[in-house]
Amino acid sequence: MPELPDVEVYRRRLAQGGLHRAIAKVLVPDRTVLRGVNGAALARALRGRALVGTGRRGKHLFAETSDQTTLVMHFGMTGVLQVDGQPSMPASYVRLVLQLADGGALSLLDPRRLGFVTVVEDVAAYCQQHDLGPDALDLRVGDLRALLRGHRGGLKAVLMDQSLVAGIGNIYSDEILFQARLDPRRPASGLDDAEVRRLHRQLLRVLQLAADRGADPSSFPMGWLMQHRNDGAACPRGHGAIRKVQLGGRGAYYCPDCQS
DNA sequence: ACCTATGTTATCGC
DNA sequence: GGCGATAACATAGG
Repeated sequence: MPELPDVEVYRRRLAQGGLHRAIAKVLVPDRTVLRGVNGAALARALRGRALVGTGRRGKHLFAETSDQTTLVMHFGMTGVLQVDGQPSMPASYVRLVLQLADGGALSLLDPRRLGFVTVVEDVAAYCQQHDLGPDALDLRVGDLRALLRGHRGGLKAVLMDQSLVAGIGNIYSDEILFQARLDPRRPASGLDDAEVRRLHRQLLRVLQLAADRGADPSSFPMGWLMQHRNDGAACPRGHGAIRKVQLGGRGAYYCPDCQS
């Protein structure tokens, strides 16, 4: 479920329970998880060290090692970071395991294998090379106003463009636009100032609240679109029916009555 | 068999 | 170059 709130949950999980524990062994059952690093280099960077700090930019999770290098993780569409415990998925979905000297483990599980890991020396350079925009939770209203002004594309496409704002994907872009009562196809540059402020407030509120509730949709407030993403479902505001349209190859859900 | 699915990247056409 | 649409990657489930 990895959009910004999910990855933030993983970051907190790692920060709370995964740091300052020596890495005894690095297992890579499936090499396709490696991106721009081979298994030997990954093991060399991690074995005998510990993770000592965490960071996140959009959907990328960073774990700094005790040797100044940084483990980069991306979770694709189905990746999960697990700290200790029994694997929550079949063993065939395990893509990376850091076995810890104390007997625990950090694992990346990912059925669809669209996630990846790598190791970098310079996180800022990595973000620049991969054209990652500012993290969505760091966006100030002026930043949002400026980036909207420069783009005639639809609001949903702009929110999901990781080079403009990092962290928002298909599900949360729908939720943010639903909460802000804005049509996903509205040209970004066409918003008036009140609409920009509304979008900014809801963008932060949705992502922050989702992360604080463990990115678990069943814990989200009633009135959120999240559990009503079905064509024809009743709008949680009671105004009409949710419609599904195709935007950029993805299903976009919105309420034509509430969102304009 | 067909369609859909939380992500990213490349390519085509306007 | 911007922008939308499409396919590809890989896998599971309806």
